[in-house]
Amino acid sequence: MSDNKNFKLSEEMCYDLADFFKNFDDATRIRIMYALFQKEMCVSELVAELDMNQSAISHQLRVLRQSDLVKFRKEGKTAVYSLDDSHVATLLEMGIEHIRHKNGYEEE
Amino acid sequence: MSDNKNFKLSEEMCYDLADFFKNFDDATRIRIMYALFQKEMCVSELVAELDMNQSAISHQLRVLRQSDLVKFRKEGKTAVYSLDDSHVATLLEMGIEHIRHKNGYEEE
DNA sequence: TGTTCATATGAATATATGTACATATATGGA
DNA sequence: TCCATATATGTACATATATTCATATGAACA
Repeated sequence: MSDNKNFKLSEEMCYDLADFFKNFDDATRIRIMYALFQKEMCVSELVAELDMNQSAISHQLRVLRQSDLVKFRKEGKTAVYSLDDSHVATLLEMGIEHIRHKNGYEEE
Repeated sequence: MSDNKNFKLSEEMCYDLADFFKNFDDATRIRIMYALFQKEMCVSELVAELDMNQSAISHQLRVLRQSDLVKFRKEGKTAVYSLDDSHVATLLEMGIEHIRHKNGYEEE
């Protein structure tokens, strides 16, 4: 697209794009994706890592699943989640890059 | 970050990241950014292009301005807006790439 | 100065959504 | 079978937010 300013972006596609980016508009979901970027984790590990209600985590995992951003496999009673999109890290990076300049995180 | 899984993402930073991505979670804002990606436009041009209420456009432009995603200059009575972030196009591209596979836009 | 045009903004409203609580489902073991 | 553990899900509620309407601001010009 950066090579082709005539690329057509339909209105329907804009709604789908917005839905996709909704996955990243919440700090909890970002923390989940970041945690899974480090290593795959089961739900209770995420609950401990983020120090949040198990129900809240499960609800957010469902959101991410429905957008195919995370996948999981069952291992006995536990569900092991991992990232399911190679772009996630790059997207987060670009966001970080942007707010670096704006919010001043360079000093750390 | 994709090279360094030990990169530390603080909780505060996650909130800032979420705030940044909120800019992309709405179809109107995506349409505005996409329009400005083609060429700079004044508010009334955007109103015509998106066929939306002038107030709605102005409100969304303010949101995008506050995140430094668009900039504008005054020319007499009109305000000419343009993109103010080199990552916008790439971010949209990656979103498109993702939903291409998921929602099936490849046939166009 | 008064009028028109372009844009911005405050308030109100409707809708979307994140979280907690309660409960359901499913697996493994005694 | 009974119980404990892990996870999922329906509901309710509080909060966030996109849009519209009304109005304000400010520039150009008669």
